Amino acid sequence: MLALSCMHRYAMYMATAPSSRPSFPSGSLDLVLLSLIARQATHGYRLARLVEEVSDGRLAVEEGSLYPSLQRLKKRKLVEAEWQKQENGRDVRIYSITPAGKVALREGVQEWTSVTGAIAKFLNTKLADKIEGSNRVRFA
Amino acid sequence: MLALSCMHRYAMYMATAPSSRPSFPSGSLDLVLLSLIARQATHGYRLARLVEEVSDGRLAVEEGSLYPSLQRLKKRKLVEAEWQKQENGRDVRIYSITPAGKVALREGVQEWTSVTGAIAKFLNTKLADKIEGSNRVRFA
DNA sequence: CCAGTATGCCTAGTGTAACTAGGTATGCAT
DNA sequence: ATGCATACCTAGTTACACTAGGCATACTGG
Repeated sequence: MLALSCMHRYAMYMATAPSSRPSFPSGSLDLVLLSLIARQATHGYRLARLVEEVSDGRLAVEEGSLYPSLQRLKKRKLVEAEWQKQENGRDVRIYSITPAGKVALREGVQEWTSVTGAIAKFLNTKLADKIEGSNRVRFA
Repeated sequence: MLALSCMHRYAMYMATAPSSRPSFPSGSLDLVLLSLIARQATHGYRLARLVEEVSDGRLAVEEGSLYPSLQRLKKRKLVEAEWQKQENGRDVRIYSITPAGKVALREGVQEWTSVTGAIAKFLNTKLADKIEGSNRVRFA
């Protein structure tokens, strides 16, 4: 097992007591993994470790999410997979980014940034007052 | 209909040609709606309009997402719903936030900010070099 | 007056993605 | 040799944003 039991969905955090670490908003995992692979070709298990390290333990990928995600990236030709023998003799599957993957990464990051930026605008209470004030007349 | 046909999933944007506006990352819609309701009690259709206005058209909620989301919030006692007659004579369902909703909103925003912040760390290419450099030895 | 459009609420069904909960196998340390 | 970390995988579950409708009322133009 990779991580502790890991309740997901922000809605759940909103509804019940949170337990352990949150997970990825749907759709972001592929992008995060692709960005890690873009930095350095590596294997699945190591990617899971990197996610935890880089996020300072704030994020965790379950293996049941990890490998399907890598398969999606491979199917979409954004990464290539190749079996390689490690120094210790173990066979691992190394994923490396393709040219198409680099393009997709750039576009995906831009898209993600735009959307989360827009969402942040809603969640920013500073802006809330401003909007409420200026729009009050227009409310039904 | 609320909006144009609206392909979703960032993965789709990564895989195929994007068409029209993206939608909410799974799990964020409840939070956004709750934040809007917290500003001002209002009705569903108006919330959909606000989402488009506040996001400058970058986001759109389909009605098939909107009303189920409001039902979830209501079921979780984060909002209350009440039928009211408008000036024009139409009956609309006004949603207002509950005390529990305010708490959940605060927690949810914090959680969302933390997670998207962590994800941004991965997608930030500036940091990429730093991490790759310092971890190079540790790579298998 | 009547048609069309905007407003307003709703549900059933679909697809996808992150999960749970397993299984399998190897290398290494005790 | 026994356990633990490493390493990969899949089947099934669940949640949610969507498509694609339905239904009803107010307003506006011809």
